Amino acid sequence: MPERAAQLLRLSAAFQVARESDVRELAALARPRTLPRGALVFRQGEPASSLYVVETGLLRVSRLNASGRELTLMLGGPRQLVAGVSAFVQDATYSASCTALEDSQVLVLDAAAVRQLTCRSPALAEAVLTYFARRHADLLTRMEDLLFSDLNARLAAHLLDQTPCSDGYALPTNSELAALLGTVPELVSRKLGEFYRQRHITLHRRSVRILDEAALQRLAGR
Amino acid sequence: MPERAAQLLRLSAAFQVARESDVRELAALARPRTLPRGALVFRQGEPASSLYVVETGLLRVSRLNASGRELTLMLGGPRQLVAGVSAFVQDATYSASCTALEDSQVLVLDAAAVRQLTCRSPALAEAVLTYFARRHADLLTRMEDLLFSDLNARLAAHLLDQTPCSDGYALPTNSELAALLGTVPELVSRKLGEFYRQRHITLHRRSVRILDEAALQRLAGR
DNA sequence: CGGATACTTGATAGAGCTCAAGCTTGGTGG
DNA sequence: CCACCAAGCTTGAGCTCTATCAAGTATCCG
Repeated sequence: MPERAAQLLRLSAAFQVARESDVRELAALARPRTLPRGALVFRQGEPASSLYVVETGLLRVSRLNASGRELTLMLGGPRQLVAGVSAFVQDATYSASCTALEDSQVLVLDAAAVRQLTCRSPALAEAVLTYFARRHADLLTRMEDLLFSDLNARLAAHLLDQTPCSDGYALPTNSELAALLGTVPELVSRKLGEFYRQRHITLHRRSVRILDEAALQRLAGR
Repeated sequence: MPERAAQLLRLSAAFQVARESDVRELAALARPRTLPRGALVFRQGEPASSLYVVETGLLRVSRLNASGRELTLMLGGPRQLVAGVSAFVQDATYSASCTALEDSQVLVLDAAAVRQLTCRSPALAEAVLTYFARRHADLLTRMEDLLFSDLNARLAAHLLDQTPCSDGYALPTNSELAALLGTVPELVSRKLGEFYRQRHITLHRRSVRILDEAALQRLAGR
């Protein structure tokens, strides 16, 4: 079982280029945990004592704003590190909340121990620094997208990203989509309806198929 | 002169808790540079080969979006690290552009050398990781602010932040304010006018004084 | 079948953007 | 000292996009 943990860490987004000995030490810290769908993993404001590496399933990290709207910051699927950034500030609190969107298997690692280990190993430090820097750049892109492109563009981009080839893609609930796109469920419903009426997509029981990829690309501003 | 560089680095936001020997090594890498007001320091998309520590003056890091609007991501005053994040991704390009808002003195450090040094020294790595994590949290807060609070709130918050006591504060141009607040110059003008008419502030030749701090606090949602 | 949950849709309001015109201001050169 | 210019500021009008509220409808599950 520690071997399985090591294997996962070796492939994880944050630690992938670390030395083998570092991977083993990290694996020794890892505790597996099973999360049922809907489980609250941590809550914004709690002391950030652990970080998580997703093995299977899907976690959602989101921030709730004062007026009750939710913004999804990241979705963490297999191999993704969750709460990695918060865990690297001493005495930090989580800056967002996290719930399991599906039944998930995760590795839980103690934040302080990982921090120590990371600072001690040049290779590991480099991997984590690179990971942080990349996440930062991603966040900037996301921010710009949310601020400067309209909902048509964001939804179109999302659909294009989620639909690898022209297979159907099962939509999450409108609330979840809204949190991802930075809007409200009603608007998601309307926009999906418009796309359908304009023959850009087909919709059947929450499963989308793209009909006119070019049109979506245009809407997405690509 | 290297002593002055070391002194600055010792106090800088990113490296402040590093070991003295690390500081000396960083200082050895540092090259002073003078930037006239308005100078372009680097441009979004260029290979990120250097990072900057501000000694005196003020740098602005901003992103230009497709439709020509500008968003100021950070203002770097004395002791601030600029382009720190981009510099930590190998072969990265700058994710934003940087210009000097005032005549400035900066230290220029080679990104690759700093990266190497940082990964080698546990104390330095820890300092930088912590700095990155903090910046990440700040960025999240900023993002939420831009997404979820209205312009009144953002402008009120900005005025409160910029005016330490009830001294006057010299406004930058409306374009610069707009880039800071994520809007357009016309709206900055309108809102400032409204605040003035409602006796929240006085305005005299681009110098603001807060009259009704409580009202601004309320608008800012504090 | 009943109830909960989620989705859809209309009406309405409001914030923010754009365009365009006119106005200040500060600096420059005659 | 004044006229003039450029840059930046102000302001009105119109418009688009998004949010909100509310009512009605589908869907799922026990």
